[in-house]
Amino acid sequence: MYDYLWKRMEHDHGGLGDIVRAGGRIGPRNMEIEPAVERELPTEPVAFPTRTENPTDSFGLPLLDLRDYLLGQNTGTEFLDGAEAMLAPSKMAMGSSSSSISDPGGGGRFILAQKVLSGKQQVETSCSTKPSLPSPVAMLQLSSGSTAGTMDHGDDIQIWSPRSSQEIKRRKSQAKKVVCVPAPVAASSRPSSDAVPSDLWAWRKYGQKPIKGSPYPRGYYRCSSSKGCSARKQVERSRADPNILVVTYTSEHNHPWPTQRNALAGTARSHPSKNGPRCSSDEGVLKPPTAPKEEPMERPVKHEVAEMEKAIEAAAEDDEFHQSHTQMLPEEDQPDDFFEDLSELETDPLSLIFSSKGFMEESRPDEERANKAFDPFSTFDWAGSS
DNA sequence: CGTGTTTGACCTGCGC
DNA sequence: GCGCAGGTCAAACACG
Repeated sequence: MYDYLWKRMEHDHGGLGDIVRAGGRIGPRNMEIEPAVERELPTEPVAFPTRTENPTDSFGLPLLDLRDYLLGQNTGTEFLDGAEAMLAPSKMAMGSSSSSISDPGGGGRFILAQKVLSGKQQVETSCSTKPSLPSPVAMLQLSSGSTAGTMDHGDDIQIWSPRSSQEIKRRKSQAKKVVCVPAPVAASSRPSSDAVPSDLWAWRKYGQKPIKGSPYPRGYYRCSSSKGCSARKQVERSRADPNILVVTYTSEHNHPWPTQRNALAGTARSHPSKNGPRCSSDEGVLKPPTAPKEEPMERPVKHEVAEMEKAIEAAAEDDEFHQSHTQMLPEEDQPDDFFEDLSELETDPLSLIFSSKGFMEESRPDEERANKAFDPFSTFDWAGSS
């Protein structure tokens, strides 16, 4: 398994930062999509290649296939390349009225909807899952090309190609990947704090703007793993569900997996609110102005990985999970230099894969416990417990 | 010292 | 041309 993961990471390392983890509840079962979805309905559905038809088109998202590999079931990840994904018209009303997306009929499928506002290509995604769905990820990409994809979702989602070459051109200039993840649950030690889910890259916040029509500001981040990297992401809370963060990735990382030690420097802030008198505003990145200040996101470090492993092991009541994860992280195969390897990697991508446990536990009645124990965000303690 | 966040100012694209 | 909104810059400051 490790070899498999590693090969995938080596193969796709340029895009590993695009792995988006999510833990705990993604959203309500039936998500109310905001009204005023204004766009022209496509005329012709485009045949959507299955994963097997286009197995390499994962855009650096090894977890997509990995999850299938682990769970042996259809992935809950929507990954689209060069086209829009939306629920089929029969399942999602388009137009000015609000649409309610419901369980498409079982099978543990992941439900995703997006709306594309006309003109500026603003994309808003919403997502929800069935409670039994183990998938931690919802992803949508808008990028170049007319049709492509690695989605396999039968009738629930169809893809339409851009209507004109102009549209294609416009989209090429603005490749984006829109990901929605559940808002991290703040660590119990800081009940008032909030956190932005981190991925495997180091991000530096360079701006924040209030968004018209949304009570939540949008945070702007750029990759700080490597100088000159043009990768950026925007993080904002979904208007439809404040518990969901909408992360929009733009540009690609032009460097491999971050390995520099200094990538962690300055990240372990325990009390960012102590930032001098300039911090007069309590407006956090993803909170409305009245909300408490947000804690900075933080990348997992050694001891956090260890804590996560403990949490996973302690709560591995699910035999399936236990088998799969003990297979992936056998105790006897973790010598002391295991974390030395981790330090070289800065962040072990595997640890993030394990974090999906939170979703695998999601269907359990003791949801809160599952969230606390396995929620990657709380487990990692993104807000910085160190 | 090198990293991070915060935040006001500035830039840019778009609609009117 | 003007105004608006979104995106970016950069100075100030905090943290380890």
